[in-house]
Amino acid sequence: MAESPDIDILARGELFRGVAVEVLREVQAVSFRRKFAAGETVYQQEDPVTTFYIIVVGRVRITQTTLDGQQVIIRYLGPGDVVGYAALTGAETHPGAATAVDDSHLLGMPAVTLREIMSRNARVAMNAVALMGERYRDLQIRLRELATEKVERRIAHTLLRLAQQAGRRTSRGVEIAFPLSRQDLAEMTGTTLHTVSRTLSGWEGRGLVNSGRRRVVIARPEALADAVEEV
Amino acid sequence: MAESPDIDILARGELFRGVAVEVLREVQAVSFRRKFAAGETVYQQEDPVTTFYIIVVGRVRITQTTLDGQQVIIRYLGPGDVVGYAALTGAETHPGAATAVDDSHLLGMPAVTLREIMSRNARVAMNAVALMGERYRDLQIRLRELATEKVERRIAHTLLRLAQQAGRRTSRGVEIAFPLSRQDLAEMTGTTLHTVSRTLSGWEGRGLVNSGRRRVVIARPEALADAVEEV
DNA sequence: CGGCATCTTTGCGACTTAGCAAAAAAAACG
DNA sequence: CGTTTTTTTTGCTAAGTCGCAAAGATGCCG
Repeated sequence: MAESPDIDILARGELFRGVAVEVLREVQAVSFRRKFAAGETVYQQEDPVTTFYIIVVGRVRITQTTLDGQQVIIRYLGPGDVVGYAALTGAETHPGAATAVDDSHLLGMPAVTLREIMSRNARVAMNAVALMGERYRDLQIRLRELATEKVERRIAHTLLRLAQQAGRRTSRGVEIAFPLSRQDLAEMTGTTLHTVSRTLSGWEGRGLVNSGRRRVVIARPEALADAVEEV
Repeated sequence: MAESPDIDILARGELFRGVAVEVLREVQAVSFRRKFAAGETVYQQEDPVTTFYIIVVGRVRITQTTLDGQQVIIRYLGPGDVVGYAALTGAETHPGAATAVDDSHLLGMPAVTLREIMSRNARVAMNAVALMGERYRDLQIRLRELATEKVERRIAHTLLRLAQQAGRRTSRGVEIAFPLSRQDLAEMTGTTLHTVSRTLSGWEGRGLVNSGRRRVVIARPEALADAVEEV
């Protein structure tokens, strides 16, 4: 199974799951590793799509910025995740920006090569469709939350979701495993950092969370879920 | 080119664009037509995915409902559009519900057959990826709007978008070509029918729109765009 | 053609949340 | 180790929307 670390990573990611080893070797042959320091940009919004990445280690944030500078965080990506889905769909430019939020290693390859491999290997293309479907579904849910829920509830759901996808169990509870400021949470939930701060302070007082500078620990996830459930 | 009306429709849709005629014939052989009256349900949220549809004529609304009954309109689909993308991705159940908003004709086929055709024809799979990418991008934009813009602006942008995708030029301006109530607009923009009503009334007074019962005509689209642009 | 169901409008009060401002806390830097 | 920068907290005020209620249109159906 383990031919090389990179092939292993590819085989475990959602895009190359179940794909023949020869294809993986081909992919590996055209791919390269690249490091990004925390805060470094992988690509900017509207950049032409040249390269496609898979995260080996680290964490990447996808954002979208409006003309007047307001930012929205579309999602966070972690190990095994695809960065730059536009390379899959054949779009000309990146609809959002990608930034490393931790020191990260990405596996990159030319977008055209990937497309070419997809067109020759239906399984890869099918995986790509499934991948896009999952992301679409996630966005649908977030859209619904944003449209129907009040701020407190949105923040709670966002935290619980982050805990699920990037949570680290500690003695104090589940810690979100990457730096996450009040501003970041605000940009994920469509509110302001002030409101996020007030909300977290409230929960802190009730012993539900345990947060600090760019760090959030959910002390009792179930209790937090309950707290926002009861009308 | 025009072998049969159905093949023509398939060839023009985004999913089967550029696909060999033999494949289209194959698709057509397993597909069937089905009528839906205005208001009729195509599938419910959480229904198992059995059938995949393409709209021939008419209009379909995709919604998502929360446990407590609140609804969000994810999007409207028109002729040529794919209904039930879950059949493409291989999901077990439909993440949203689909309802005809006008009397509609859909072309249906078994989901498994479609998947099988996709796995044999990379071009179809590639088209599916592109299609999902476009929808994902649309949702990103709506998410950003919902997170950063005030209600009036969201309503305006939503109307302008609907006008683009389902607008009919008339002497009075661009008319949204399907029944659209205040409640519907509210469910698309994350607000209440009251606020939508007030907003439209305001625009009505300024001669920007011309709306009635389940009907909206944008008298001067550019003026409406400008009106919400100026801070 | 009248009655009924549905959709829309509008007023008013309440409440959530934004926005501004300033201080406090925490980390980074030289 | 003191200074600077970044992030967080909190108070206060104002504004935007919601939510409720009731009346007014509109179109459908028998």
